[in-house]
Amino acid sequence: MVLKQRAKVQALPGCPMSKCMGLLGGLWTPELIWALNDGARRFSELRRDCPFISAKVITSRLRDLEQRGVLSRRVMPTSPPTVEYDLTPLGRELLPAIKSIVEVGSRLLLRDKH
Amino acid sequence: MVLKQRAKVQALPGCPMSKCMGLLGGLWTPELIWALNDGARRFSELRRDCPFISAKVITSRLRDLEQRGVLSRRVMPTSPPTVEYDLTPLGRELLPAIKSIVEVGSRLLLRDKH
DNA sequence: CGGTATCCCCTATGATACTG
DNA sequence: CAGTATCATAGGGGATACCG
Repeated sequence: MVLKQRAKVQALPGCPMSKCMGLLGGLWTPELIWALNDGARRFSELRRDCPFISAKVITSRLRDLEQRGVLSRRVMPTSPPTVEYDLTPLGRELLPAIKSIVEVGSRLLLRDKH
Repeated sequence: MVLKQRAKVQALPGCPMSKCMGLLGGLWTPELIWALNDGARRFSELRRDCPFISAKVITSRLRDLEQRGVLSRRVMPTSPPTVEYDLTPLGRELLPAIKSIVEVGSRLLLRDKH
């Protein structure tokens, strides 16, 4: 029998949706990116903006997004330490899609009420 | 690139993004909805359109989306059986957001090449 | 044709506690 | 302030076989 080498979920190369969803992967990722809509934020600010996301997950997503080139991380040599996260141009390209998601969500919520 | 598994979205009632992402939940869900963009499709057509999604997952997502009111399932009394899936008005509301995702993805792919 | 049934892995997320 | 470490878990997803 063949050892099951579990195939990882691969994005189809050249598939637009995979390309974008790869960046938005993770349950809270869009929320985090959205929180950077108005400019750079510090870690504690993000925690306050997204109190429903645990610190661990925030860190994890931020690291991931940093590596994918979606956002940048700047450590300032202060005491206590200050760290700022900001969207890169690539990250900013994702905003229209996220905005669309928020807008649709809003309309759906309105519909629910009526 | 490895796509992330998406965790289940249920938290935060009343939050637009959760509302929308709840419907788009599931790694392959947007692809499926997108496949219904041009009208009703049969199960086997969806399988052909999305050969990278296993039958199990297609079924699972379709059932889920049906229950959430995103799409409808129509069984025709033929032999062999014929089943048609189609977007509901609610499902059609999601298309702009998905379109946005596709568009961003396309632009990102173009960028990669240059 | 349009699915189920099984089995099993994997990863994202949570909760809690701790640190330079 | 800005994280790590550790332990635990649900459920998504893959592969394969089988069914009315």
